[in-house]
Amino acid sequence: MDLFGETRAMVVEALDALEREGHLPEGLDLSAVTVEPPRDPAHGDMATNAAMVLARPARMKPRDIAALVAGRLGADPRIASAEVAGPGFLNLRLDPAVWLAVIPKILGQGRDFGRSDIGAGRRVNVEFVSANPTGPMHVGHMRGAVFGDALAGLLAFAGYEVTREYYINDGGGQVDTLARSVYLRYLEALGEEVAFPEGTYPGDYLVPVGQALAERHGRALVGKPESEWLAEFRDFATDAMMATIREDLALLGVEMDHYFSEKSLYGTGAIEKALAALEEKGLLYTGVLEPPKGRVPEDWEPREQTLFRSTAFGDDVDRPVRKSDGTWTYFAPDIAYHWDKISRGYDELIDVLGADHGGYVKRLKAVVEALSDGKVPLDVKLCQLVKLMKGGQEYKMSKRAGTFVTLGDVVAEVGRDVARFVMLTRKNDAPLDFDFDKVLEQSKDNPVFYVQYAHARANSVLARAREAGFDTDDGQLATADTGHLADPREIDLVRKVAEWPRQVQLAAQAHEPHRIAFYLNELAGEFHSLQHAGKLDPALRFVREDAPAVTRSRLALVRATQVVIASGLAILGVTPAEEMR
RNA sequence: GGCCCCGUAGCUCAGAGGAUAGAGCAACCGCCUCCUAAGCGGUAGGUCGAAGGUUCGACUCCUUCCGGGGCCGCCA
Repeated sequence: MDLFGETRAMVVEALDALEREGHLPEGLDLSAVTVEPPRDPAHGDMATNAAMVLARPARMKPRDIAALVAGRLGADPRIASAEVAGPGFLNLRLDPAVWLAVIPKILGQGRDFGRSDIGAGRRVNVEFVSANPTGPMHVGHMRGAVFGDALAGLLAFAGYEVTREYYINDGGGQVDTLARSVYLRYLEALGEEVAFPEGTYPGDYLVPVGQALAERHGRALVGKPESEWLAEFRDFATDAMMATIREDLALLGVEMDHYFSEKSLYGTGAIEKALAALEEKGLLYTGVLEPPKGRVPEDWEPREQTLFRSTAFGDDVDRPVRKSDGTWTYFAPDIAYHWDKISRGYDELIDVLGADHGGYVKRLKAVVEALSDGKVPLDVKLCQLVKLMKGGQEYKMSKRAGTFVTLGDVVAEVGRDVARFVMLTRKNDAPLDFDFDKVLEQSKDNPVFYVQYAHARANSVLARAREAGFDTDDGQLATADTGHLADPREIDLVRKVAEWPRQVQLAAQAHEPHRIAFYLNELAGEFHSLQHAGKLDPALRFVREDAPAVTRSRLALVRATQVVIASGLAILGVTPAEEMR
């Protein structure tokens, strides 16, 4: 448990005691009691809202309750002071030794410091990327890939058992289109004149695929009907595309635990079984939908289809699962896929999708709620668009025209670590500007650099200390007397590193890995600030050969900071910089 | 027309119902004989889009409206 959790436990203990002794009515609901850092540090280390939350149910004045709790907590040696403030806040100051104890703890636990058990081993499936296997990945996919991977890493660190999963959309019409596009490349490889009609994929990346098929078949398939080549070309091309996608993911350092093929749902009874489960719950029916509101498609006419009663779960209209010609809609395999995930025993599901899938969220949630009887929560995280900028200009992309910036291009240009970190400097539901010039800039304006610099600078300090004859081994530093850390700026940094476990919890609970990136930026700021204080006042320098005991305690703090930065970067999938060049 | 996301300092954005709303950039003023100035400190900058509501308390939750973006199909 982290310090905030421990302190909350102390508050709850005090409240329980007050109940037992009759100062407070019994049976109060304490779930709303929080212990948090106050916004204004002048108010103390931590503040609890206990008195205000309990005032009404206890029918007492908030400040009176606060005073009672203060009286109890004040007696605890871990609490330096407990003051009633404002409308009924209870401001707490911890004994400095309590804060300082976090340093040897970090040095002892290393990167495991901050690991949480809030996940309690619950199994969570994070599905992300799931780019159509019709071409290489572009920057839009990259955001989803990084976000999903970082979220998975975060949840694993918070005690969940995480599966990273990719859903291969290899069952629908778009892979037929892919096959036809590849057929054109096949003809082209044999010297035929070809044109790419509307609706085919003209990208160059299919050229080698066509060539490979030309080598395999020669002219045998020229002029032959689709029935003779479509299935083979489709499989060959999707395999080729998936191979490039896996390479792209590897470039980013993303490793999937499981690839799930949409195609595997067809002809195996999987879709039928999932729909039967819905049928059993009375959630399927045959009916006719209202025409869409607003702009009605030209060719719209009422037709009878099989519909899922998603309106029973808050969706706006019921959704078709089977077309009027009897074939499945895209939604049908999606139902089966989520049914499969539920059947595999996951306690929670997360889908990471592009913002253009916003209209799909309600029906997905509806179907998971229906199939799991409300037992498996599904969180859908939508990643907004990435706007690429270079030289003050925006890169325009068009998949249709085959003009897009691939993930590979971006990683080649800025590197994996920069690409990943930058993708996490915005929350997922806010649009992101990716400016090639800015992300490579070595300045405070660039959070990637700023955080990496702090890590590298810590390295530099430790190296210098070794030159001066200090032992910087973690085990040695853990024995340092942290009581020498007394300057307010040093204590600020101690407090910041001590916040790490709490940040992990908050980020994991919110499914928001960007919070880690922001925290690291703040932590780096505290560190740079303290480092600079040593420039103005030599007495504050980390390494002071005239004061070995002080130096050892400071080195312990420096190393603890470095460990937390490395730990945070590891969650985000970013390699800490050992030195800046 | 309906649904989703967004609206916070000049700009880019943080802000799990808490106290006097924060950071970076830009502006202005300072700080290198000194562990990386690739940095640090300070000043200035705000009716948190608007109006209601919920409550001890609202940037945060609810309703309506305004503005920006996205989505809408028997597509995937």
